Amino acid sequence: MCKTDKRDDILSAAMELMAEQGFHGAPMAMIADKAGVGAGTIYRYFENRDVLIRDVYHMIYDEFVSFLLNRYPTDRPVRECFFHIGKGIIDYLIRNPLKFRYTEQFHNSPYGLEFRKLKLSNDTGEFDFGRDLYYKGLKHQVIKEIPLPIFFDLAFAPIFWAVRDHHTGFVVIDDALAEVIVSSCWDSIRI
Amino acid sequence: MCKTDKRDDILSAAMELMAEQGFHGAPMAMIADKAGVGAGTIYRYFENRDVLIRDVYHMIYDEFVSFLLNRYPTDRPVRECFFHIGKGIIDYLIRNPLKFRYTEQFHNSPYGLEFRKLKLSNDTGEFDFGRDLYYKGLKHQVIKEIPLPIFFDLAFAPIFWAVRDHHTGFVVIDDALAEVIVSSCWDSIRI
Amino acid sequence: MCKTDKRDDILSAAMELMAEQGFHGAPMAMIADKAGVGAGTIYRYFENRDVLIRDVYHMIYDEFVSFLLNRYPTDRPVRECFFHIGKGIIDYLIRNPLKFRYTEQFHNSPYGLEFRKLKLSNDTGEFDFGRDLYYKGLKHQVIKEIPLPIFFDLAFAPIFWAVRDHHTGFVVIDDALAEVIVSSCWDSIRI
Amino acid sequence: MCKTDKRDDILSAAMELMAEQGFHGAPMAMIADKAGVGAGTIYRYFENRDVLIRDVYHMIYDEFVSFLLNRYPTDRPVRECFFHIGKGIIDYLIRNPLKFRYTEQFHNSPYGLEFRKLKLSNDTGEFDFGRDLYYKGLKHQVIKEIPLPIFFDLAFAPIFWAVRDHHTGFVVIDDALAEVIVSSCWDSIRI
DNA sequence: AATGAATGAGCATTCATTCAT
DNA sequence: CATGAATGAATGCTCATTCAT
Repeated sequence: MCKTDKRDDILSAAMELMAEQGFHGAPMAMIADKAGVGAGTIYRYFENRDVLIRDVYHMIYDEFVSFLLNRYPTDRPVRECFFHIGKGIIDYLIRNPLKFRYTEQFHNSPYGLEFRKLKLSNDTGEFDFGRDLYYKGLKHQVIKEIPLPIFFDLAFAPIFWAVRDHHTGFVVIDDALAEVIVSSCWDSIRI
Repeated sequence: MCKTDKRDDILSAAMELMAEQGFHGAPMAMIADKAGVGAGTIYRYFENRDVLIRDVYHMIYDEFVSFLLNRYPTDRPVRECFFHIGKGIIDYLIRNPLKFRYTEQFHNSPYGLEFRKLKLSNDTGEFDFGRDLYYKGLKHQVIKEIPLPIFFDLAFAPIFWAVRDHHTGFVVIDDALAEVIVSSCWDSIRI
Repeated sequence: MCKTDKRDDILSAAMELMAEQGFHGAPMAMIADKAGVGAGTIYRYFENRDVLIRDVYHMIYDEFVSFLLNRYPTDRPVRECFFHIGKGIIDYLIRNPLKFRYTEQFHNSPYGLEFRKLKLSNDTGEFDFGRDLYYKGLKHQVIKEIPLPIFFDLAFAPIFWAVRDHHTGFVVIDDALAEVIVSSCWDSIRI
Repeated sequence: MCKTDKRDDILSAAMELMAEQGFHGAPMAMIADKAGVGAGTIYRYFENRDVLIRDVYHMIYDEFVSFLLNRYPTDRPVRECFFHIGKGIIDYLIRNPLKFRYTEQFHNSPYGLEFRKLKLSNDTGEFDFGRDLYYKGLKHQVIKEIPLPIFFDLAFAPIFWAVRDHHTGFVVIDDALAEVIVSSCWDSIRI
């Protein structure tokens, strides 16, 4: 009934359609239809298509991060923190295939590049588990001395690719395999 | 001036424009212009836009694989083979930013999904360095017992992400760092 | 705070926005905003956009005519009456650029055509300084024997064009120049 | 058959529709229809709608000026030159009602303002009958000492308004009346 | 074979108007 | 009475594809 309802309907419809059909395959009219609103209504909540696309991403991103930080074992050893995050990523993305597809597309588009640059330049001071793991790991001399972005790539790239393989049907990631994957990533960054 | 010349001109023009501007930013007319041919001519060599996009990918893919297999040390230990491939990937993709951008876009699009599914079902029997490393590694008990796709993800995902970071300007990958990256990937798959 | 207040607010807002941005550049929502009322409220006072546009014109027109007839020297010679009107037009339109712009736009649009046709057919019998000057002038044989509309064109067209040039910045009309212009118009109609 | 044909068809269709319905009442699709071409075709000849509108004006303007300068009696007295122009304007605009309506709309729009400013600043050195009359008239001391724009307004504004009245049906301008009108305009500018 | 002008379906966006509150 | 969120028809423009030359 409230404003937020309709906005959320639009965000969800956009996310699902764009995840399934790609950014190109989801015209505004189709999104409006799926959201059960008039085409013009979208523009009450989002200035234009680009803003909508970015806002869908931020919705997913916020939910994702908040899921990962839930019960984050800040005070435990880095290794344990890393396993929490790694397995959390797999867990979340396997249970949310559309959100996974959406973010993959987003990252690999002009929007994604812009987002990364923004993140790099604007250090907002918010808690960032990537940096947290990196700096703690360095301090306690449990991870290799490599640049932060490379740390990130080694630690998480295989996880995302593995989830993609899961959704494509190449493998089935169960708990055991998830453990192996995260553990292997750990092997690549630990000293 | 033979048929093949024109075909190659079109492939190159399409690759460059799409890498620079994205798939959306490269209309057929612009590609034709850059290739120095008429718009209609493209359709003599490629059934439609989708076919062109896929053929550009195959062109890049074939050249890439052939580069990697050049001087591939088949008879040497798996570790050495892996380093040859890993460092080859970094070397090639850093020297060919447009081809890298093109493939990244391709992989992250409906085309990429389709391509992967095709590869899964059609086992063409051609030599495949991924499978070669995997099966040899298993046979000699130097790599972990994990499914082939996961092996692939652990071995190569960080490398592609690192190259992306290089092109984005987040890090500079020199020979030393390349060595570290490939070595870390090896750490994640070796027993 | 009575009904009329709001109606006037809407008329003023519409006049200003349309004068500044053109008819096209002033959507109903913007007018409502500027008038400090809800978008729907406009439709309580004006059946639709066309009616609003016409009513704004009538508001300006009435005020304009009433200004011109203030101290109109009915009993003095035609020449004096003409100078009163001519200089009044210049005076009023130079001090009210927005109203000038609005009427110019109005006259030069389907609305203007319709308005003129209406005026032609509906002779309302109200006092009309144009007719007054014309018939008195004819009676006293001080103006040429020409059709009324042509009299009107000769007498006033240059004045309106000159005011436009003033607002565009092509000339600056001061009192002396105003005198020259009106005097020249008189030259064109007098015997 | 040649390129120009289609371009001209589009110009004519646009001119007629916009003259009859106003700029707003002539969508690109309607223009394309009337011109007997596809909607997209318009954009091969005109970058966008604004350019089309301006180009239609220039087409009319060039033809109009060329008509007026045909048999222009350069070597004869200013008065004779003025009568040639004045009567030419009436003649041309009465025989071309759509072109008249189009130019009236154009002049009274942002396009028209832009055009006037351009003309004022860019003195292209081309022959301009307005300036010719003005400077010759001043030199021979047959016209009043007034600014050029005011000269223009006095000389031509009534003519355009009269033509408008003719097309609206307020008066019928025959040769005799045309003579009277031009003669009266002359009265307003001559010494 | 090669061309490139022509096509028209498709899309993002705007805005006059309505109507539930 | 007043509101302003919602609507959806309308429009300018793009671009993959065709086809006459």
